[in-house]
Amino acid sequence: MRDVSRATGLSMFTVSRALSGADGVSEESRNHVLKAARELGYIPNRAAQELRRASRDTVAVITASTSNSYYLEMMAGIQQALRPSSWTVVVGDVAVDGAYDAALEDRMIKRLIESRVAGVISTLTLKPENMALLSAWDIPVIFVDSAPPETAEDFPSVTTDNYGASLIVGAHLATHRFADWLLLIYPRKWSTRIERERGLRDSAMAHGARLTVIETENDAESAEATLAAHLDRTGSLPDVLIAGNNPLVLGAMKLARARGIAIPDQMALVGYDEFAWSSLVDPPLTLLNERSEEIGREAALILGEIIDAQAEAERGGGSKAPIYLTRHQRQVAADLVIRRSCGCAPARPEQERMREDSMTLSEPPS
Amino acid sequence: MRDVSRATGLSMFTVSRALSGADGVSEESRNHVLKAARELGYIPNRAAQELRRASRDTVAVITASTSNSYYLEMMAGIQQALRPSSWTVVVGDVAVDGAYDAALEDRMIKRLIESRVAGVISTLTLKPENMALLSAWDIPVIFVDSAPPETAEDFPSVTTDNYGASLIVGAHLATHRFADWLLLIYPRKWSTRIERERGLRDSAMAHGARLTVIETENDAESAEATLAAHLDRTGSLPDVLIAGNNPLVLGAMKLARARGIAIPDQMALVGYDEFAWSSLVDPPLTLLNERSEEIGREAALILGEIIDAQAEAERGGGSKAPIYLTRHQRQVAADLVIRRSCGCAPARPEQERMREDSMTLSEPPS
DNA sequence: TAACGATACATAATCGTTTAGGTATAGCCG
DNA sequence: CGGCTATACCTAAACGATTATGTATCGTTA
Repeated sequence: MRDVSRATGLSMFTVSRALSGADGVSEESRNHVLKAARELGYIPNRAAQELRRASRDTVAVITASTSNSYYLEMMAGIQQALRPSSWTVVVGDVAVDGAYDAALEDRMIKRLIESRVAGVISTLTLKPENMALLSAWDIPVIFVDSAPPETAEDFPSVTTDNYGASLIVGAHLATHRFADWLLLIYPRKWSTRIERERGLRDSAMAHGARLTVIETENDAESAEATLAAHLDRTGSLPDVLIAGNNPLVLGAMKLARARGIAIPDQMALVGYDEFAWSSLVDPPLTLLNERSEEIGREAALILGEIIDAQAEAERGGGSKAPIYLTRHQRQVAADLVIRRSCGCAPARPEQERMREDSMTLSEPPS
Repeated sequence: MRDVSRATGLSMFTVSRALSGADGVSEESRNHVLKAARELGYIPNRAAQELRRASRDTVAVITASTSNSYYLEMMAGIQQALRPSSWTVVVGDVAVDGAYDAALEDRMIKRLIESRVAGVISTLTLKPENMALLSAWDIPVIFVDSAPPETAEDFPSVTTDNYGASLIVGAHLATHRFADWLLLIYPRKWSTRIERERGLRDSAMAHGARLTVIETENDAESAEATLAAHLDRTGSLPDVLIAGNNPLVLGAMKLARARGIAIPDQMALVGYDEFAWSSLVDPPLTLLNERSEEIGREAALILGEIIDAQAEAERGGGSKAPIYLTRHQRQVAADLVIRRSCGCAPARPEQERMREDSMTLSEPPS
């Protein structure tokens, strides 16, 4: 910037004002400055800007499952909501080789505080000590598709109503008169596990079915291996396998293919998380569809609101701590997309029709 | 930091040294400082650090196709190579709603220069003016799975040998005695297009087949629509459809499903880019597999090398411009994974076997 | 025409670190 | 004991922007 200042013969003050578009600068000088800046190829140094201004204009997304396709949709929703307001989004992946890594979470949180991010969107329940750190630095956090940790239950979150969703899944299984359900599910670290499992459990109870739950690491290879071991142990197939998310469905399908298990004839399959290829797989998959993009968008909007309120309060001399309201906790509707893998025959040959027939679980709270 | 300094009664100098692990500080003071820092919850301000040090420790990945699954693998490769050396990786997506956006590319490049990133890994050919900008700021760039722009042909790159790969695809098509080939491909903006098309063209010529090329935007919806329009126009099916990448295969499959076109009986299908579900789709897909993870890893290593050499040269008082060597341009082998969609029957029932049978196109240069 | 306010610009402090250059102390050697 | 070196530490100047405060000029108005 000094170069621009020298080139124009104007002070740094004037240059800064001219470039940032603030007033207190004549049109003439501004044009002069802009021209010189362009010719010199001047681009401001962000580190210096950030250091001086208190203004933080970066929000971070923490995730451990970039391989899970719902993540891409969610990011799209977040970007969509944030792009217009010139926020910068950074993604922090706390998985190494596909598996969540606690040490990496710690590193990532430190890193984000170092960067003095304006806010955090987390796709997984963070460790209590990291929540404490973020709170100490007055950095607002919102959870998407995951619950706040127990030590911070009033934190904002946007989730699917996973309990209700599982009830719907269960109700559909009941129409098929399946008696023996097997739930293949990821660890509690991903908090949707709790509600998904509880809903199925209650549902199985209500419909007089038997539910078995087996836990696997959150990736396709582990899922395949875990399921294989389980089937070997029991020596029989359940009526229906419910796979807790996308990678787990993949693992289950691979095993079925490898062992020649016919789906849905020998064992039905229901999964969670819609994805691009789901209708082209053999057989087309019946899935509970989380509206990931909507969840991402909602979360980004709420976070923006909280950050703005925080900035407002601080300007007014108040506390810097973010303020969380009950309306910052939302649940988003989910649809059951019925295809072939549950044993249903398609009503009509085309795929598109079927989505219209899908059931809407609940309306988002107004 | 001032707080830590006050708390310990030591100067900022000593605190800084103690925290960064540099020497010139006694063990006693260091422990004292570390303890105080921990108690006060001190976390350094990155903006200030970056401002003061010249050291840039962030590399950026520019992409326009996060929905393309090869991207995830590539990122995994990059992370793998960079994680140990404490680099920070940021991802810049220059697509809005799935489609490349030129204005966004400009914004992104500005943004990266503002942040004074140490280097750039780009998955697409950048605009010449943006290349000029990056060069002016002495920021090294490496292209992955895409060519440097014509104005900067000596820039480093790691790509698949797409020409040779297409020859292999063509040779396989010839074994099926297909005479009428249709290539569905994305715009030239993604530079792999050129070589993939050229290879198929030469191959068709050599085998006496007829190649038709139709261009579509780089997403599944456009692909489906473009292909539909083409088929309506010609009123007949080609012997084989070659879809230029993953989203295009998806679009093609959807259209085939919607119109009841039997694959491979009525029309064979060959795609590019392996992905998790490819063997479970109906029919299992014959694909040219780019080794995306390897490409990402190679690129990250080369970029690291260039940045280190650059830092070295600068310390030695030399020029700050990055130095590109011929060995910084590499090509990585690709495999043709043969499944059912091309018309082949599987040699054995299992899937895993088949990958072992896949053909290796070429060895990476030593 | 003196007083006042608005405008356009300048000076210099500031953000939170790192680091060049300096000083005080102690140990060692001849 | 004087001189030399090494160690541990300090002071203060950067880094590159923003911005609080100050000042000169000019037009307006009582």
